[in-house]
Amino acid sequence: MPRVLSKEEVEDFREKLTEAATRLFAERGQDGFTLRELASEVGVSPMTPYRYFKDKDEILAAVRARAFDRFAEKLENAFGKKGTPVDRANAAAQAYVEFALQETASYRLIFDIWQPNENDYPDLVRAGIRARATMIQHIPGLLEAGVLQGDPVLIGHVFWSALHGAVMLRLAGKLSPDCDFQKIIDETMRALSVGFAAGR
Amino acid sequence: MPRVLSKEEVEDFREKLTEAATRLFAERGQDGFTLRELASEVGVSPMTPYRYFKDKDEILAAVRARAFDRFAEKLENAFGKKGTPVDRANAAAQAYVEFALQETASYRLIFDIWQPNENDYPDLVRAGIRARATMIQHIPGLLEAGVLQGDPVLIGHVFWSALHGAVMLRLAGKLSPDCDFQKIIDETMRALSVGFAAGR
DNA sequence: CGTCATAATTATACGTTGTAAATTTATAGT
DNA sequence: ACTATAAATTTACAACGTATAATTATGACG
Repeated sequence: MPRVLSKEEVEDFREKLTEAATRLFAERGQDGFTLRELASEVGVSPMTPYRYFKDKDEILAAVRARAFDRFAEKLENAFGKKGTPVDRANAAAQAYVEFALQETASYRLIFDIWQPNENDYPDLVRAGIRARATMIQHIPGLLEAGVLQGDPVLIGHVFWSALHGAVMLRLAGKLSPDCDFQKIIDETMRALSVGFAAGR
Repeated sequence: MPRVLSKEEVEDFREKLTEAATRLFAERGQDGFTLRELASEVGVSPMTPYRYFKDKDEILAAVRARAFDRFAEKLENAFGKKGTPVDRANAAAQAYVEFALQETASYRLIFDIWQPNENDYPDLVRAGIRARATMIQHIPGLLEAGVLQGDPVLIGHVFWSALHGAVMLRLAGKLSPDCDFQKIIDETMRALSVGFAAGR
């Protein structure tokens, strides 16, 4: 009987391909990223990836899931540092912005790509839920510390979307040249903190 | 001598093509939008548009400029209504969200597409500057009315990016299912207003 | 008017893409 | 060693953007 790929071999190849795809996608951008170049990059013929992935979309989903996870890790690390709840929340916010600016391609993969059938990719769904939880997790500490008050899920989403909006406009080059990006971030965080402050 | 297209005829055709492209882009999405279908839609051969536009990118730029302008118009209309500065600012914010949700394709064209050489298209640059000014214009009224205090350009960008972030996450389907979108918008506006309130 | 130079348009063709189908290669069980 | 068949590659195709070649149509002039 012929050689049969073990579960492990399949997983290894998927891993290798996803890694190369992540790099290629960052280099070439959404449009310039082709299966043919990806295949040659890992040293196989253009059709070989089809043994391991259904199509290009599924490869993209794997790349996205991986990006989600790296993002969540970075935020969890920042949040895991010692300090007051406020310090830790600030560290998480800073890590968020850093990731977006330094790993722009991955950030876009995470939040700015609309795959028609996202729910068909379980890994992607899982990674997405994890990343969202990560972004909300630092709020309860602020409530318990008596810094903020309100619904933590709602507050988390407000902070998150404000951060996301500033980052996206920055990445799209839409901000006015005479308006400093970091100042927008700082003032957004300050104003929202005042708006949700406890005891008013 | 042969027939020569008048300035007006050229402009008419460009207009017609841009209009059809806007519709097609909304129907088919970024990837599904093809020059060949666009050409057949307006009843010419696939190469005819090249007489009027350099390439696909230039057509896309025209579509974007048009979307910018419609967006700015909608906001200016809302802001032009009678009422207190606060009323007018709220009307503008509401119009913003409405446009994003109802004309999603255009909204994405405006704020979520990264053309490598945007500055090569003067119409696009002009429309972009106009739209940005439109989004900032309602802030000075709030300062003069003694509602807010601070740098109007900075405040404008903070409100704008917060709104943009919530809208983008909503459009990308990234918000938690148990967090109402309108509530996020309302709380964002409320909290930011408190954070920038005059007299504190 | 008929002819002709030439702008406008269309037809053809090429290189590239994702991927379906056909073909080849390599290996485990007899 | 032989063979059934999984894996991999080769070939092939339709669709894309668009360069180039061919065609069509028109307005000035003899």
